[in-house]
Amino acid sequence: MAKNKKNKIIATSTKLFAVQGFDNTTTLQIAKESGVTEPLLYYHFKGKEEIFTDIINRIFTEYTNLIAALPLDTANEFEKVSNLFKLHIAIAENRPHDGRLIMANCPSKLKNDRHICQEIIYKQQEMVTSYLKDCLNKGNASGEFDAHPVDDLVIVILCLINGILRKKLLGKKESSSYEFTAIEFCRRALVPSK
Amino acid sequence: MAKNKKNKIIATSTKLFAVQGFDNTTTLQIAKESGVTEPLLYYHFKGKEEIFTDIINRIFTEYTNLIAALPLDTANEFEKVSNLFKLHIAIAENRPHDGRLIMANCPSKLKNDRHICQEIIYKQQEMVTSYLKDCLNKGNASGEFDAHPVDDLVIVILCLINGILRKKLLGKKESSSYEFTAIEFCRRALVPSK
Amino acid sequence: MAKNKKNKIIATSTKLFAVQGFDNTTTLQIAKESGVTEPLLYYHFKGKEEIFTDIINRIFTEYTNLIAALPLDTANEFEKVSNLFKLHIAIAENRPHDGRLIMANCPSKLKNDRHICQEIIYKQQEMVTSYLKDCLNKGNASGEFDAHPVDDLVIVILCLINGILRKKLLGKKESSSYEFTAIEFCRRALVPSK
Amino acid sequence: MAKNKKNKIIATSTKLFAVQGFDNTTTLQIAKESGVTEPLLYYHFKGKEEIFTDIINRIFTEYTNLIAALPLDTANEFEKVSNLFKLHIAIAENRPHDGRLIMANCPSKLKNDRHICQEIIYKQQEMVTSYLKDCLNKGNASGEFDAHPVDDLVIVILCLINGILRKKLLGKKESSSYEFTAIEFCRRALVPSK
DNA sequence: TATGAATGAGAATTCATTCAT
DNA sequence: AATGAATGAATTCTCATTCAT
Repeated sequence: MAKNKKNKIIATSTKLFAVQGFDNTTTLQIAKESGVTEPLLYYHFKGKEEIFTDIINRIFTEYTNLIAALPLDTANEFEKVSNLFKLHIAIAENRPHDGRLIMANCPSKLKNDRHICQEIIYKQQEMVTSYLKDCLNKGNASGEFDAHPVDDLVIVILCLINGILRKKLLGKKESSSYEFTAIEFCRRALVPSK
Repeated sequence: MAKNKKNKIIATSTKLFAVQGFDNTTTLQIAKESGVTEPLLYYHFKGKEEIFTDIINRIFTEYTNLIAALPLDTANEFEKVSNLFKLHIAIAENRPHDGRLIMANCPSKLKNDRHICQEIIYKQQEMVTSYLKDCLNKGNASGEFDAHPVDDLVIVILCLINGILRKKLLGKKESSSYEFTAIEFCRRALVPSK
Repeated sequence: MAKNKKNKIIATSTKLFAVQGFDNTTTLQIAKESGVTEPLLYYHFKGKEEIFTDIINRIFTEYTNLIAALPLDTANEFEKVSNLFKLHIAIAENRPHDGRLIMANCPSKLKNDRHICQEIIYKQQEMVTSYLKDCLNKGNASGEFDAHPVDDLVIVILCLINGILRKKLLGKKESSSYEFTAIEFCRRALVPSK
Repeated sequence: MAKNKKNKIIATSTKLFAVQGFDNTTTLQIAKESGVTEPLLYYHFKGKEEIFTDIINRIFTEYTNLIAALPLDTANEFEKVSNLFKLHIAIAENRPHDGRLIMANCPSKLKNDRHICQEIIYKQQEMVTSYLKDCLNKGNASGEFDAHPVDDLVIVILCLINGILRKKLLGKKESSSYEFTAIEFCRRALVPSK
């Protein structure tokens, strides 16, 4: 019973923060949609901000785990790039609220003071960046890629993934084969044609 | 004198909305930073929302003009694609606040009721999409591109531009040669190597 | 074990009420500093108010006992006055929290309805007043004092004791020989010089 | 009209803080009894605490002025002591709310951080102490008093004034000739009989 | 005895907006 | 064109207290 309600609060808040943003979501709304009273929010969390921080922490932990679980023994390096795209596409489809919160920047209210939120986002970016960099370097070395300059290309590819993710999350639902076109787009840019 | 104050209000609001978001900006803050009193805001505008709508209108009018002014008589079609990238890079550098507001989605408060804000964003997307589609089609026809499927690729390229723009606007200022790497990335994906 | 916890609650509450006041002390604070949970407070007491009333009762019972235990067979009447001073000085030194609660008036919340708190304070004042009045009367009769008008002087002396007690309890700790100067001050005012 | 409402707020708050204490007075109560709405409190003051601080400031300024205005060219030194008593008696009778706030200590909530409230009380005590010390010293020098030790006696007299003031303010209204008995009490303790 | 979970009532404060001038 | 004063409606959060176990 107990865990139930706390989990309900987290689920509701995740949805509301994702859809409406932090500033535009009220504690009363969270409480009502969770089927509890406001003070219970304050029994389980220190305040609205802590609810948010908790959620962000959970999401990024899960996200980090997903990245870490990507297979390293692929047939070729591009498959790793492709997997990174697919991972984000899957997030958009299976956990759109989490996805929106990954996309969104920290609410500006929380931006100061090296807020945990900022730190987490930074670390996660480091992680993905290093994953991709390693992969491009290996591909270059083996002749699979002709990817120069590596550092810039990493940024470009991440920007593309980011753009696709946003499109899926915020745009209207479309037929959506473009995600796979994006992967091909990428392949053609990286892999030299014979 | 009068116009002066109204313009100051608009400039201040643009900055604040861009930096803090709509929800997190108060009318008092706008008034104080504009050097006027709150009731004056209501003399010039119907309310906070109208200030926002006015700004969005102005920004998208300017944006539309910029798109419309792109040269149509380029040496080849890819130059048009390249120009579209450069246009957005220039916005990020010269008018970052406007850029942020172009990027940001409507504050969720304003999302209902077919708010003007939504309409404007929709129209602008149509415009850029059609510009790019036309360009890809022509490139395909002339053999300059090998771009298929066109509709999806248009989306992909716009996602990339979008991603780059966000990076420039929201990320830390970096050495930033990646923007041009993005253009090359795109060229390699579109133009078949001989 | 049980008594232990109840006593801990009482001790903690006494300290907190004395230092912070009734209104500014929360039941959660009492519980935490007592090392128990809030519902236990309600197991042992009917509510916050009853904790307070219990404490006041205990303090005034002890106080009353102290007054009643003052020796009646002194060498002279002034010694009794002096003893009354010393008693209060001792309370301030040995049981400052109790002292503060004796000094403080009932929290205004509890002032209505002929709250027990008011009654107790009233009775205790009667007691001290009558002790002192008796003593002055006897001193006057024997020629030891030249104390007129007795009723007013009783009030004056009690005001002085009260003032001294407050000073000791609320002021910064000072060298504090003034308490004995106060007794001498009183002697000179009461006992005619030959 | 404007000043009117602000003054009403101040007057109401003074009364409520004096009668009920800071903690036990709500902003809603202040607003209602002032005939205004709560937000107006926040238009005129930064918050509940600032209302309190403002009042304390005003009261102590007035109090300080009264002390400073005491005549220095009296027939003898005891008249100065007597005047100090009378001044406080007058405050208790004419401005009981102010008197209560002078008596009361800072609400414990405001006790930290060298709150202005603490500073003010400290300064005012310095002032009265030095007034009285000077007066006792002069009286000793001229042979009018036989007051030793001066520093302690100053404290004792202030404690007596304090005690009398509290009695008048907090006790039930009594016939009250005891205030003048207090002055005589003091004279007999200070002035040696021939 | 003892507690984790829960709540009704209310507290201080903020905000977009309006009114009278 | 401009403002000082004022407010209705919310918002975040706290508190004493109770319930189920």
